[in-house]
Amino acid sequence: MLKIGELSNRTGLSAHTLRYYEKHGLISASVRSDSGYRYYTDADVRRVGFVKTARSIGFSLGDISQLLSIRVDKQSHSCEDVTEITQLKLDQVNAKIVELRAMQQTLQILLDSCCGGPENANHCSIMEALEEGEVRHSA
Amino acid sequence: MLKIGELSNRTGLSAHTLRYYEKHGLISASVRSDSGYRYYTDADVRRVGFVKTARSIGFSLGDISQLLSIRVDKQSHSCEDVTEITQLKLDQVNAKIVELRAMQQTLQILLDSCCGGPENANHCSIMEALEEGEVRHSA
DNA sequence: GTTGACCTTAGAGGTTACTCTAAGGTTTAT
DNA sequence: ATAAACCTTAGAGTAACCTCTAAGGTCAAC
Repeated sequence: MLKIGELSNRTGLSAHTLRYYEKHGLISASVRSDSGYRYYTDADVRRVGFVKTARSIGFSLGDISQLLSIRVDKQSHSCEDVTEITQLKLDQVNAKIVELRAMQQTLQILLDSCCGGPENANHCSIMEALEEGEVRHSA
Repeated sequence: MLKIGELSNRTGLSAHTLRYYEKHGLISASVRSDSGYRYYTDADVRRVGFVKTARSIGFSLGDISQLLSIRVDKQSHSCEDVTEITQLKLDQVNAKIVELRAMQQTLQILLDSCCGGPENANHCSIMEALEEGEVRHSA
């Protein structure tokens, strides 16, 4: 059994973060000493690993809550439940990428239009574009 | 001269947001009535337009603060100053896209690996992948 | 038996960009 | 003169995810 600091070293998550996750119902220590110290079992460590992996993929803490409730009772859940969460996240990621690509294109157009030199900005084409609202969002 | 509600109608920004921008030094009404009402001049309206355009491209309020200080004194700033801000933003956007594409790929791999059917999740390959930490981040 | 590392809690702070509320004053039209 | 619509402020709340602090208790080693 590991104390929070040991678990922190092993997982790379700070003790603060581990307590934060506990407060938000993601993970908790199965055992508490009389003095209140958290002691984590192997199962706890695996659960933290699960959270960490899911987090690294980009799942939010809310998503992970859902995944964890599936995890503790796989019998009662289907693959469909799992893919639904995953698909939703993928859709969000795709939507964000589309949005960012629009920004990327606009910024690139602006950069291409400007000399970028030491001339004063009186006739800077970027400033003019912002002024005129003449900005293309080719998403 | 426009009252805040009129400016709000004209720009689509809420009166709340306009006051918020004022509090953060982006825009303000050139005139205040004795009773404290904000009155916006044409120049104010143009400034709001500038902010709105910059915002729509994806510049943060902090970025826009910088752009605005260039705007009020173009003589003292160069095109280089403007492109620097723009390039930095583009770099951030690109970095974010790389990150999101890694998520996208991982999520797609997970989805491809799972049947997504009504079977119970005992042997769900997504759950197993999260469990094992076997997640590839091919950014 | 004390130093020092480690642990506890509640709660505040930070980021970004709003969004809303409460409590009250002002303007405009009828 | 009074109702409706509009304005004011400070400050709290939201979302997401931590990060840190203060004030104090505990544990292991020497």
